[in-house]
Amino acid sequence: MDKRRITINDIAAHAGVSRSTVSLVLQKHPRIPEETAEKVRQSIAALGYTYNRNAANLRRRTSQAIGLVINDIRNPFFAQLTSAVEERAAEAGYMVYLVESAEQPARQERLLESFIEHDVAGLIVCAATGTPPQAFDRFLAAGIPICMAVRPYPDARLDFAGSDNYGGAKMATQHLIDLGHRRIAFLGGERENPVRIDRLAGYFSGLDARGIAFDPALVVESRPSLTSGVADVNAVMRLEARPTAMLCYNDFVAMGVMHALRCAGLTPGEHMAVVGFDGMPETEITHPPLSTVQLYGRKIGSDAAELLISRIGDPARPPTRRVEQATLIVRASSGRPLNANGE
Amino acid sequence: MDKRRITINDIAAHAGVSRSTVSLVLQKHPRIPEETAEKVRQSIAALGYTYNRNAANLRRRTSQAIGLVINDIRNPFFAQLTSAVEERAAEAGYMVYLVESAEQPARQERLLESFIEHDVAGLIVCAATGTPPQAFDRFLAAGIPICMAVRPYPDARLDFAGSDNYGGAKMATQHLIDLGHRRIAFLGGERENPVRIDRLAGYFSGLDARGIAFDPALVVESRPSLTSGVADVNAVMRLEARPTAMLCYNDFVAMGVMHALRCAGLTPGEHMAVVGFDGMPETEITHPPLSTVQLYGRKIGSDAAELLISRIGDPARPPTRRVEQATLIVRASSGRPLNANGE
DNA sequence: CTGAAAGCGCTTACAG
DNA sequence: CTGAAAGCGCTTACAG
Repeated sequence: MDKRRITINDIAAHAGVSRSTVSLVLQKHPRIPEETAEKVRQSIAALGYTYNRNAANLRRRTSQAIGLVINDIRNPFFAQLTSAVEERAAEAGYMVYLVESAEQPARQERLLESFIEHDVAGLIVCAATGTPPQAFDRFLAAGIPICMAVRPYPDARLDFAGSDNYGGAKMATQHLIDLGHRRIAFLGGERENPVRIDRLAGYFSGLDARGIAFDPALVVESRPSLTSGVADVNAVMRLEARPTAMLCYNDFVAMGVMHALRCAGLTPGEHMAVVGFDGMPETEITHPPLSTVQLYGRKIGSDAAELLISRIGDPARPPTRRVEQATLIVRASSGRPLNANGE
Repeated sequence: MDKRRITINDIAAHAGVSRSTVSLVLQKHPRIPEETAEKVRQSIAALGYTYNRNAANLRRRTSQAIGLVINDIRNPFFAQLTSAVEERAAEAGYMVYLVESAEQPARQERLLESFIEHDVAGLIVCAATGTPPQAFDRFLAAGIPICMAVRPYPDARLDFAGSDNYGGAKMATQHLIDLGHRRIAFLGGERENPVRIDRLAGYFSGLDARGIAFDPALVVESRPSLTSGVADVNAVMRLEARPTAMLCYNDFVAMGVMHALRCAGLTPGEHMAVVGFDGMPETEITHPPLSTVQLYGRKIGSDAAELLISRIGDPARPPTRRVEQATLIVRASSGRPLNANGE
């Protein structure tokens, strides 16, 4: 088991050339005559040699690994982003270290430290809610490029790739208003989450543009999980003046909300309009199908990977922000209010 | 940007000690007096030094990285597994390289090669369907430990962590039979997928144990996606003798199946019993809630990580198989057949 | 075109 | 207890 690894020295000896020559063959250097190269390649095959990229990286002072920090890989949106990052990175010859912050800044801090130790070429980070300012100063000081993704982060020196959460929420809100709704709740998400802050701002703006007063009782916070929808619905159905529509922080919350409505004997899309956020594939086949603000996780992932790779190649490039439009997908869950036309 | 990295040489110079001493302090070697150690630690803080683990690994001929190969991170089951692997690995001081095979053996092959180049300490692999025998011989020859996960793979030299797919499918089948069903379809999944083969075997065995003849017309293959359920349902509803129950390859298929049934005017759990597989969280809040065979992705992930880490420590340990029991969760989607009691 | 030599940032016997 | 030296597997000027 503990056999010595085959190195270029072994190849050199076997092929009867020097170490340098082997190295140049590996790099497909044009100066090496085909005959020599072929001899070397045969030795490589014969001995079962594999290149040690870490050793090369150490010598070259480069790295072929990038780090990706997300909160929760089980969220399909982040899963899509991860998948796209991995794909683009592989195309460019990078491997990706995946790491979950679980929304804990202290844990994220440790993970960042270990990325430096492992000498990553760059980082894509969806910052945990509560990440302190200057959290990335060490990387900037060390010249390690960072691209922030998904979660807006107030540091103008950093590249960013994300979605137009504000515009998406505003669109969804106006859609509900145009349907005749006047009391529209905003359910779910945690208060300090910058993504929620943007969506909430879009919601406010959507109400405002149509001259509808904002009622704080209609905004409920919670952890954005499938099961939190129940509590969110209850909070808002207890009100004197109930809402007739619910804009949800994300699709998880919306699916939980639809379930809770049914448990209360209400049919989503009929007794209550429901709109989600993210565009998870499942929304297409819920009962009824869920209206949602479609985001593009894969696109954001590949945006982020591109920005990072381009910055690794050109550290002096000015910071870039890439914000993908959102699309409102209207399905059966968002119908007209009952009292508007007796539907 | 291109500043020289701070190294132990810088620390040594700053603290007025030798490189060796710094290295020993970093390793918390007991021989170093507290006074010296403190001086070194202060220099580390003052200069903003970060350990270069790659350099240390090269010298020590070890590695603190493990590779994880999965098919599709967007499948919640694999997302859970990944999350658990990452967590256990971090506890043991390893970083994880995540990579997707997209169910393509050739792509998987390239990824494996690049894991060797990046000098991983070990590998956890959910083998792509169609992975050839001996695909991992190079790793064994190089002494790089591998733990197979989820997908059974016929190589007795390798550790394995997975689920009891056979037992789970048998249990689900018998549950449907006990409810009074006699014509039970098995929908979805691709033919060569070893997980499907096990589940199908459990289905056969469940039928057989109750003396029910197997009808090949009731077994339909497809890519296991949300949308494939529609075609699966159609294939089987065209039959002269329709099924009264559907055991699905996984929850994605089952959710698609429920949607397709509704589109055809049938209510899942009433006109047709439906059972899924995997136990995705969403199954709890579908309408109706979906009966499913609960698997434990996190547990399998941590099993795999444990097996791998233990083998890295003891390469001679005999191969171990860890097979987690499955649990049948009965919900409203699996009711009695209509003709049995007019429900 | 090819080889000898220095060096990436670390560790680890080995002297002193 | 501390330092000088060799070496992990590679790359890259620099001679020849």
